[in-house]
Amino acid sequence: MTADTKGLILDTAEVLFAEGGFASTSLRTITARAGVNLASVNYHFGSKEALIRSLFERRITPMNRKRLSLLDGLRGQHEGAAIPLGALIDAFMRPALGLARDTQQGGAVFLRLLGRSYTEPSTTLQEAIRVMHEPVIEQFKSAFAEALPQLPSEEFYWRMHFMVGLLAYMMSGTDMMRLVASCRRSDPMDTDAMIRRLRVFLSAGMRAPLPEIDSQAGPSG
Amino acid sequence: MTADTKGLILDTAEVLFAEGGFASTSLRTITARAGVNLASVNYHFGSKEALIRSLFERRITPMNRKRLSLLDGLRGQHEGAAIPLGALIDAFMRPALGLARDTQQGGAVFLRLLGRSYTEPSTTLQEAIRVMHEPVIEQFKSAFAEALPQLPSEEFYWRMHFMVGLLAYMMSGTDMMRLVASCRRSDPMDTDAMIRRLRVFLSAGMRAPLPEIDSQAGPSG
DNA sequence: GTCTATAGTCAGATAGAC
DNA sequence: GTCTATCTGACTATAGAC
Repeated sequence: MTADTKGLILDTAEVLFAEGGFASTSLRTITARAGVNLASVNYHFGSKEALIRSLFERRITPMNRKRLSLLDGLRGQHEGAAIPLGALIDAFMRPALGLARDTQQGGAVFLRLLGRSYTEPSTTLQEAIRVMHEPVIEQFKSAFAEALPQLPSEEFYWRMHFMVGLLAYMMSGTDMMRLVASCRRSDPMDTDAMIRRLRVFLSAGMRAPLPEIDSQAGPSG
Repeated sequence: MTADTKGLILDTAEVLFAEGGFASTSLRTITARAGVNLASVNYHFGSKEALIRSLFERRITPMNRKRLSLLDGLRGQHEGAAIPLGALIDAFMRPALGLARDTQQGGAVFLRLLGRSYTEPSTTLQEAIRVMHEPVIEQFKSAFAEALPQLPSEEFYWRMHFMVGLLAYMMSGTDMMRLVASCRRSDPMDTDAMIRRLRVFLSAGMRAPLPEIDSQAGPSG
């Protein structure tokens, strides 16, 4: 899958798009770096935009398959009963953030691309990606709702939004760590530790007491 | 500040960049929409990149001034003692997310731009913005550290990162709400409610019990 | 399937008149 | 400060030989 032209283009494009963004990375740069002919992109994919869509599909499909299989596993473990919140968060995040480990096959690079796609201006791409995620989101949404039965639905949706948002941000992997810390990340990428920290953080947030409507200080000062 | 050419360019560029991103929005489009001459961008700003930097400086400077003045106010209120976490989060988020309300003067548009800047590929721009934020981050970092004295420093940095990340995502204002919910946002933009919800969520996350090192399920399952 | 060559478009930047 | 006109270069996409 890496030897043929099509795969070479995909792999190279993934790296270059992650570094420079979609608009500023030209097909010329991609094909030159891949060592293939300029025209081959249009032959194999039809257009630049179609190439980008293929890129996302190639990674998102197996990732979401893994998510659903983890969820099924959890459902089996807890037959009928609600799945614990932490386990759900784990099943949702791990197939995505686990790509960070996959330095070999380009998954780590793709992770940044995926994270960035959430804030990308292109409407058509966003819509395409939304469709790829839709069934997974539906499944997890109801599992999360069962895990948090006491949460009013409006509150629930906001918190789901917060969770997905933070995940997206962590995926984009900006080195904003530097902004907040003088420390550079100690381990090159200790994914397990990060997932554990995220799960703890998010579990607490999702379960936070309801905000009081009238108070400015709330229950959290 | 809106009548002169320079201001007109800034206002127009802000809107167009927020809609289409930096790379895909041309100076031609901007100047045409603004009703000014193409050459005036280079006359007033020197280059496209310099225009973008000016854009960010114009908004970030007063925003960060507000943050610091809120922090000073809190310090005065709690002379010597640690400032409560919720109040700190509020002082940090409000000047940023409050821009969402400023539909009149373009602040709402800028908010999306600022959120997106955290995941933007351009290294030079990211570095410039990082420098603009640096003093504010330093001040808040130590205030947060005082509010969370029991947190080990590595844990502390990660959670600060999570907080900033979620804020950045919410600023970018992607309509991912749709992804997670069938509901469109009920209020056009109830900033106060959102800030309250974010504060509750983040307060709980920042104060979550420490993750256990050996356990997969952690204290949060 | 792969290549060369090129069409057709648009970009950022600048020179120089007013 | 503002304008027109233009330079120079880059881009996506395609036609057509091999």
